[in-house]
Amino acid sequence: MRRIAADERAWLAAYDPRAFAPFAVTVDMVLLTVTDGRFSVLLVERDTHPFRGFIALPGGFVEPEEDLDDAAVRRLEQETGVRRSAAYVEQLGAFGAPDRDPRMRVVSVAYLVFAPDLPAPTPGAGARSVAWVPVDEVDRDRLAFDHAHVLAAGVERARAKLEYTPLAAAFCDEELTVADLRRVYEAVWGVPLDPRNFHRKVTGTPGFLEPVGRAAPVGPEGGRPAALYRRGPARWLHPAMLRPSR
Amino acid sequence: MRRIAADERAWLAAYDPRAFAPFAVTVDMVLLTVTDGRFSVLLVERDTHPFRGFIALPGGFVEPEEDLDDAAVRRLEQETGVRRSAAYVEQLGAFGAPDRDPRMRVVSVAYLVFAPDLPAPTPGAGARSVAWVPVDEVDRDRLAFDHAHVLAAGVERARAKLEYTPLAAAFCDEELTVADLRRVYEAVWGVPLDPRNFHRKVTGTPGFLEPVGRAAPVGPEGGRPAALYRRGPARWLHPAMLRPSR
DNA sequence: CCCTGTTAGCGTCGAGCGGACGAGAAGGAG
DNA sequence: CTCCTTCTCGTCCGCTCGACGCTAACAGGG
Repeated sequence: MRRIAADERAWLAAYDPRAFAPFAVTVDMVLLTVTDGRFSVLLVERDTHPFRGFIALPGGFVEPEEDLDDAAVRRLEQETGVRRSAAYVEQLGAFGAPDRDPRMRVVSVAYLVFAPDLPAPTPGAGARSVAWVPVDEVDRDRLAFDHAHVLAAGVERARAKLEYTPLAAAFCDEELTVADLRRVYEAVWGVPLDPRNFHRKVTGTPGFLEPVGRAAPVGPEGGRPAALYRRGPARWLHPAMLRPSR
Repeated sequence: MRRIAADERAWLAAYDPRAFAPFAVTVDMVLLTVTDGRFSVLLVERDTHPFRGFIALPGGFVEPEEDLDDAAVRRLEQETGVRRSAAYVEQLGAFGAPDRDPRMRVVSVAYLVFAPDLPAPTPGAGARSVAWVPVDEVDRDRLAFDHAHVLAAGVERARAKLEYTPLAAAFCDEELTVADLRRVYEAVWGVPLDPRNFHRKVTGTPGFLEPVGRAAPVGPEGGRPAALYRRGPARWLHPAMLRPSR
């Protein structure tokens, strides 16, 4: 930390914090997963005002001495039981239209979370119910605040991230097969992919997947057992995965 | 706007806004340009506490009834004279570590701006001087607040944006040549590019550039006059420009 | 045991893109 | 005109990707 000179210390002691306009700051989570082959988002039904009866992204107020990222991870663990180590978390952006909350001026910092397939958690305080909802079935008119806008930004960012990062694996368990990964891409992008070309591409991209050396149990439909992999060290894909048909 | 039911209206009337922790909200601008072949950022030298004598990104407080984007554009026009229509503006993200400002709890929403080559503006209120500084010559230890962190995020985002969007043209004048655009890529990425392959790539990507039909005046070093183009309608590049050597 | 149905994984072919680079076009200076 | 510059087009080659054939490795049924 920098050293603060005596004249600045005196200036700070005399500073009146009432000079600034007070804002409330919240975090909202766009928590995404792939469950049952559907690209889905976690939504809660609000049981308190404002927007009682509407559906919303999970979130809440930031504590006075809490870092933004810490507030997001705390909400994530409290409301959904997802541990930080089991998911990928990044900031999506700040949303602060003056009329976004009828109570007062609020700036919401939205976070994007990729989680593996999990059971829907139990509702927390202020929520009537919690559920995974496929993103293309969300009723935008029933979303509280500006959450339709936040959700759209999160979904778009997620689709783009799969192209140039290995984050699709964040939607899978620690040990995964190439087919698991392919089903993530198909669900998020909404397009079918050729299993043979996908296999060649993924196994040929350095740092994407690392073989475990064992095979996955055979699925309910039979077929040859698939090799198991875990996430590799790469943070960016070179070359990128390409969305078809454009 | 949604209709607010009577019970919610009553609840709102009884709501005490002192229940939330007050934050100050600021905007900070990572204003980038390419001047004299150098990838540079606009920095001010602070003349007021806190961090008096340090260098900082231009920015300031958000007004109580002001949208975040509007606050950023207002600061841009006030402090630098850059008009919104002449530049590209996007939100970079929120930065809100509890100790980032010694006065009080502040969340800063950073904005990334790409501007064409402009003369350095005159210093505004609270600034001793304003200057374009090449990004690889910035003295990180002299940067105020967490601006070293914000600047690094902006520079990294800008380098990535040039790959998959046509935003390099936002660093050029309205009418530009292929060589102008190439010099932007070379300055931002810090690598030399083959002029012939670059020309083929850029003119072959639909929607990137549209020919004006005229030629630019010959530069100081002579050579064949270059055709003039203006920005095309594309928002994404397909296929993307690729950074070499990786 | 063999046959069938399933998924996993490898190989092959051709179109297209990108890096390396040659060569002409179009200007200015001497 | 010669020589320099930069701009622009064209060629060659290797690599990648889409399309798709084929084999490998399981389960289950007769």
